[in-house]
Amino acid sequence: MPWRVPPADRQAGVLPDPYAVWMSEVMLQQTTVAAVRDYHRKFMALWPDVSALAAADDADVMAAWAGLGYYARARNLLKCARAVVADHGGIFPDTYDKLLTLPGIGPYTAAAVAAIAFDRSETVVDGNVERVMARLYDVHAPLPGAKPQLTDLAAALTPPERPGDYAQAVMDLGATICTPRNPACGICPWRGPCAARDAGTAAALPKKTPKKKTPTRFGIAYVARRADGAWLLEKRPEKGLLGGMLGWPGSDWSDAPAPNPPLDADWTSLPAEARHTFTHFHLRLKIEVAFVPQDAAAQRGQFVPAGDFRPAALPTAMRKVYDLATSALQGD
DNA sequence: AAGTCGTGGGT
DNA sequence: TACCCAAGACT
Repeated sequence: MPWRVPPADRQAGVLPDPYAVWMSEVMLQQTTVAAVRDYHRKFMALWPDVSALAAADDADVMAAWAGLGYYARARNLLKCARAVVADHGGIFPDTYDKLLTLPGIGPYTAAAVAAIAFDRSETVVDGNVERVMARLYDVHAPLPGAKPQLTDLAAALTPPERPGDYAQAVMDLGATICTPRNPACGICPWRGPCAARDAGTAAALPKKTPKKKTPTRFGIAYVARRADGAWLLEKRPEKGLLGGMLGWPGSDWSDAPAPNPPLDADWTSLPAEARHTFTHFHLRLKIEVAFVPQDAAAQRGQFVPAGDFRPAALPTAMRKVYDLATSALQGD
């Protein structure tokens, strides 16, 4: 990870930029390192420090975050940067308790920033640590109920020396050796004390309460293109699914969506539909397309000139609609 | 305090 | 295909 300071340098007293650490930890929430790497690089280039980010336009930040998911993180990223500038003189607070008060920073991220950026002895508890503790102590109680117990075990094990290295090491252990499937117990530095390895239960831990299957919702998306090439788009409400992101005007998403075109036009249904899976439901979007005259008046949304429109600024579900619509409009 | 909130990769 | 999973936070 390019934002990480190697252990040798850390032992020599070099600590990473708290802003870069905070940025990485927010991006890494429920997100893989592989997916984060390019976004972290892009954000650090666009906004090199917290003051620059605090001064950024909301729309630019949301567009830059497009594709990474969990868009509340981007909204809170901006809120947090502005709070650091307004309430902390542009300097990141260096304690768990103060970090915890900031938007988008919860127990994990507060502990991670305090430990990694400030070498404070705080206990990070992410999915990796939960798994490592469940195995090390052979805990069979299922998550998420077992989280408090696993947190206590992790806290009791946290050493006072090199807190930042330790925090990252436990997570690295979970990410590379104590993996969800096929844990590499044979090369694990903790194979000696590991109770689950001794009991032969490592691969079956941690247990999790079963989740119900994801339902399917349906909807209609309207892609209108004006004579000058402009696209009719709409900024979604700040709260809720894809909050604050750009999208196509559409129907509700439900079992039986009600048609809701943003303007009167000669709509044509596309044969293909956009399919996308969110965390808790599948979505199947029918697509209606129309060419409209230059003086068309939209009841919802606003026309974005072709030169200003970047499909990469759309969340993935909306980009899938765009891809299908353009291939149809251009006849390939 | 259970539900909500994305996406891409692995199996 | 259909699930699982990822350095969680917010309501």
